[in-house]
Amino acid sequence: MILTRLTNLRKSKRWSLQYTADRLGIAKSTYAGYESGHRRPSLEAIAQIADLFDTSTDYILGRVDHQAPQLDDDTSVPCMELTELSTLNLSVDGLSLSKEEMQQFIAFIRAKRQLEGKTT
Amino acid sequence: MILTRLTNLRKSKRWSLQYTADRLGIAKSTYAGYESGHRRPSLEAIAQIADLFDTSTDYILGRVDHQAPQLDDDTSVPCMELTELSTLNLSVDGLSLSKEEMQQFIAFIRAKRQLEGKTT
DNA sequence: TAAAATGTACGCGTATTGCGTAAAATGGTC
DNA sequence: GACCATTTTACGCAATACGCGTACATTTTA
Repeated sequence: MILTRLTNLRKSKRWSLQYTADRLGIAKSTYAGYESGHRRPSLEAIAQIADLFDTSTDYILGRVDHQAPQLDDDTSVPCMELTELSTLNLSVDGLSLSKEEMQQFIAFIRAKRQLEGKTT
Repeated sequence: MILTRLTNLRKSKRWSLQYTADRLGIAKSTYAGYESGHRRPSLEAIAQIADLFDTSTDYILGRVDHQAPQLDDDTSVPCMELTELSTLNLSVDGLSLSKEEMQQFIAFIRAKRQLEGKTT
């Protein structure tokens, strides 16, 4: 478990040990023990902590390096609406697509569908 | 912790309790205790188990539903190579793109880039 | 059927947790 | 600088439960 991450998660929300412990339903000294490394949370505790801080147990444990939790969809089969995506990084032949290319593509698809609708 | 997932992960590899425990460096009865629910692994243990089974601690704990681990990139900003994706579900105006449309788009981008390369 | 292996359950010694309590440190106000 | 409230850190103890060995049940292989 990476102690600094635990502390940073809490401090990024400007929460005190007391408040955090209250939210978790444990004693202040208990949660303080987690951050200091004197105590280690149980599996349930670390899951609750991950929930509270909107991150993953893997991040707290140091198994991944980004704070965002897994989203439980769109991982195996990505599913997204291109027109609603503000930032994304799609690439063709290793070269990422620019916003202009994305808009051109969207226009391309719309035009193509309109043609098909008329001819069919 | 979801016990069935632990058992399924092991059985999907056709490993025995003994072999799995050996790989983890713990006693057979200890690992068996995890699967039966009589014992709960430590944080280090569950991280090692996640490594061994190529999954995430969040999956074992039941915090996410897919087995694949996080990849440490492509989470906040989706990043994928269109030509390498066999199955994906991109949509425009709510209508998902067919494979033909994807291929047309890839061809479209390639042609456009070739033109730009010549004119520029 | 016998033998080997796999899976399940129990008891015990010990490590470690979680809590209360209290001391140290930080931060804001005059 | 002095004062006080809040926050953070550290200690000691009772109780939990972890990990292991061991033994028993079950399944598989020859």
